[in-house]
Amino acid sequence: MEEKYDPKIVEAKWQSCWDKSGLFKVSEESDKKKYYLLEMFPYPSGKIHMGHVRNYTIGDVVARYKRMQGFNVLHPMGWDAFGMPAENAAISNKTHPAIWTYQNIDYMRMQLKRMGFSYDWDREIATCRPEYYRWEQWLFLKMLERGNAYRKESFVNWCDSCQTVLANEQVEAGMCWRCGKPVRQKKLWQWFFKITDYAQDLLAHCDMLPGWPEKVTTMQKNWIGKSIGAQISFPVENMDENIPVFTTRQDTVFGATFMCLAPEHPLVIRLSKGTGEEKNVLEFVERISLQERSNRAIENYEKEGVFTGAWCINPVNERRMPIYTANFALMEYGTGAVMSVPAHDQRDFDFAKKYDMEIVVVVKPDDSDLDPATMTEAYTGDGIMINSGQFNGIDNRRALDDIAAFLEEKGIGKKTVSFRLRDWGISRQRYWGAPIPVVHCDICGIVPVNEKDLPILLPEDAALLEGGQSPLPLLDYFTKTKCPGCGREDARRETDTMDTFVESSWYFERYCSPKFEDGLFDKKAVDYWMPVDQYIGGVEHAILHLLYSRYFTRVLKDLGLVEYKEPFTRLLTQGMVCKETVSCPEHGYLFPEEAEGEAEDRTCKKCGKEVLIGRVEKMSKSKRNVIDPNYLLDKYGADTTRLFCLFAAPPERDLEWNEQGVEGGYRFLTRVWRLVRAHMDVIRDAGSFCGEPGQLKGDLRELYKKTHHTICRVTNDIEERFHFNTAISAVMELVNMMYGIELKKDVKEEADVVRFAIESIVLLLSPIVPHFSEEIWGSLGYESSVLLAPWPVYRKDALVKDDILIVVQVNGKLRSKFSVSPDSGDDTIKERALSDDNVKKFINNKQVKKVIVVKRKLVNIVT
RNA sequence: GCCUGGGUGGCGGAAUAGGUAGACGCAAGGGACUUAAAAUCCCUCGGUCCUUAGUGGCUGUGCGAGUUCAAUUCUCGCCCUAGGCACCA
Repeated sequence: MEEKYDPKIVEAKWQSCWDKSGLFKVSEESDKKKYYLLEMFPYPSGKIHMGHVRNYTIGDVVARYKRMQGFNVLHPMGWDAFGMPAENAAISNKTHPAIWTYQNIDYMRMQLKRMGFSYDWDREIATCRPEYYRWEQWLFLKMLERGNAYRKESFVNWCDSCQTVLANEQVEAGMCWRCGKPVRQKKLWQWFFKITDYAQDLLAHCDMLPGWPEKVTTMQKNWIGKSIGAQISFPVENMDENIPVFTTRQDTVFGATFMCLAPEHPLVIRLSKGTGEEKNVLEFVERISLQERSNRAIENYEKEGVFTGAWCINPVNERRMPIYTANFALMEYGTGAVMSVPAHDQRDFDFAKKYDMEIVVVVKPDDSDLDPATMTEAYTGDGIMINSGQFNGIDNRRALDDIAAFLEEKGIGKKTVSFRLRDWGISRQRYWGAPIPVVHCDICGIVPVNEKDLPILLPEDAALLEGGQSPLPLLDYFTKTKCPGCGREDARRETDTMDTFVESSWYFERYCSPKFEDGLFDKKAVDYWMPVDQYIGGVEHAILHLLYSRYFTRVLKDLGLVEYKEPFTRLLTQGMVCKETVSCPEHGYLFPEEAEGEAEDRTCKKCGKEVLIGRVEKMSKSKRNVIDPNYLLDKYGADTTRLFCLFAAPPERDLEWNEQGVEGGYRFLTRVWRLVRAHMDVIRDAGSFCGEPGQLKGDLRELYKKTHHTICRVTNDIEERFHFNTAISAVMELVNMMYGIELKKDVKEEADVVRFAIESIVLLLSPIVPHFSEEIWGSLGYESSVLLAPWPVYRKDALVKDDILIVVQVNGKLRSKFSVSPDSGDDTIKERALSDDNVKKFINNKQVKKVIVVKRKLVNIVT
């Protein structure tokens, strides 16, 4: 142990030592209980950012802690390596996506190693490798076979000028990000996974995930969006056609006065044919389809529609209802048709007023009447039904089921459940993704590739095209193939690739047997490790990634490949890493190091102008409010970086980055370092004390008890709630106490007690600052890693206080305190409280009405 | 608009089966050491009041009510803020 703590030397030494000894490798062959700890794997974008540092630090602490607790811990890491940024980088720097990706992976792996994370690197996976995606393609074939995957026509964002499909994030306020021209909706045949088949099950199990934050399950529930209602058929006048609608308010069906169809509804054009409205309707549909997405971004989207010229009949009262097509009706939800009840729905009310349509009240409040002529807004509350035939006088809520039954009986409708969740569109008209393993044949249609022909390799030598469109359709050697069905030579391979969320929906299973060559995974390994005991990641994945993974797990279970339904037993969503933004009136956003000065008085290094300090926001490249982890590693080292990430805030909360806080963390480590060195001569050959506290006296006894108390606090803080900030505080308190104690060197147990305290500090800190702890552990004479040492255990008898502090209140206000021995009876404590001078002053000879004694804590005297 | 979190010193944050509000750290101020500085160590640190400077009084956890001997903690109503969803029929 050197005189001065030098993180550079210490960290390099232990990282190479861990690497050589293979300390972090694990296998299923173990007598210990398994624990699978997983952090969300990163996209290899170039270098790691503070969000990764925080996420992986939290995970590493838990992994190391669980190992010391005696678990066989699986803690893997890999790369979510397919995706668009690789293509963009390829276009702008003329490097191939594969080269760019693998270079990034190498660099980021090196960075993660510098952080000292305890990954079993033998299990590393990169989803862009054929060994990985071939099994994804295999699974796709199974899903196709089972009807989990299907093809349908659907809309994509399309830029006419770039001639390319755009992802949602490439559409900025309705315009193409590259050329700024308007984006329109284009219909393409695309692949989907039928996640809606599992909507009910996914929803129901949201309430069976006690280890998940309620916030996340709530978000998932809302996303799935179950509505219970009814489907009702409205016959079209003079036509052999029925329009089904979905409604949650079948109690208001007698008040439906018009109908609205989505502009994309297949009946719209047909209905308007020959009515004189046809031209109007065509124009409207065309205009809305162009506007669609761009206007969605704009608030207060104006509701509008046009009359189709056709009418339908309300099946419960034979009312003639005009059929409109309206921009607010969504083809993707329900049936794409809405029965409009203007009296009881605000949107329908506004629409009826705008187009002068009839309003019929069918639910009235208990204590007043409604007059359509004077209503200024829809009445959406509950009440008594009127104008509703045989249902008049019934409470509307209670009528819901009766009306559904009535509709069913009459053959015009039935009770139905509708979900907001839509099927998962997995087609991407992109290059850098896993090819979808099917072939198009003029004779056979869509034909799945033979299993033995997998993987369908993504050609890695394709040249990227300037506009961003996929080069795959242009590569004859890729697209031209023999039909697996009929053998014709002129079949064409599918050129869509899969959404990258597909890769991340099963990678956690692949980690269990990452090199397995005969299937997705080795079932034995998966049976042993899965499900993931603790998953950790950003809350931004609360819906899609987690929901898709839950869906995939259900598919795998139905395929008989796994035994569980839910992949992640416990979930921790860590908060964002934030920092204030700094902007210069001339140069815009600045990196923190581009401004000089302190706090509010900072100036731009380039032009000397005073800069504007903005609000604290999530670190992002675009706002430039980022701290480069490399800078921290160079200046303070990995341990200090880890310590600060954990100390500044509890994990689920946002963390505001502040360099002075980092200094404080570094100071603490040097403080511990010096403490150990100061005592080294005394404790080098001592044994760790483990006797009863009764054997000790005075300061030494206090220190011994405080050490046990600290072990207790740290263990609970980590085990029960992952509150590392308070765990670190507890150790700091112990360190502070040791600085305050003067050793006399005349008590024989002294060296042993001090050694026990120091060993405990090192063990408790070791998951947090592993290199630092290894170094001290070694200097205490241990030859094996601190990670292999058992987690310290506290003695219950050392937690018992020698005396307890009683606080005395008079009428609820604190007036005095005193210490008593823990075995004092309530009466003695009461006596003592009543005889206290300050207490007497406040009782002031008044009648004492009541004295409340809370055991071992407090006395409250009420006058 | 709807659904979730969250509002505590100058700052990050502690403390909730209701029982000493402000642990721990940062910043700030003072002191010790030093020729000096850095580093280190010690002390003070919510506001306010006092002819008694204390183990002192009053006040204080977004605002306003309520329950209770006692409320940061429970209930009701507001305000602010972050995130999610948003024409979902």
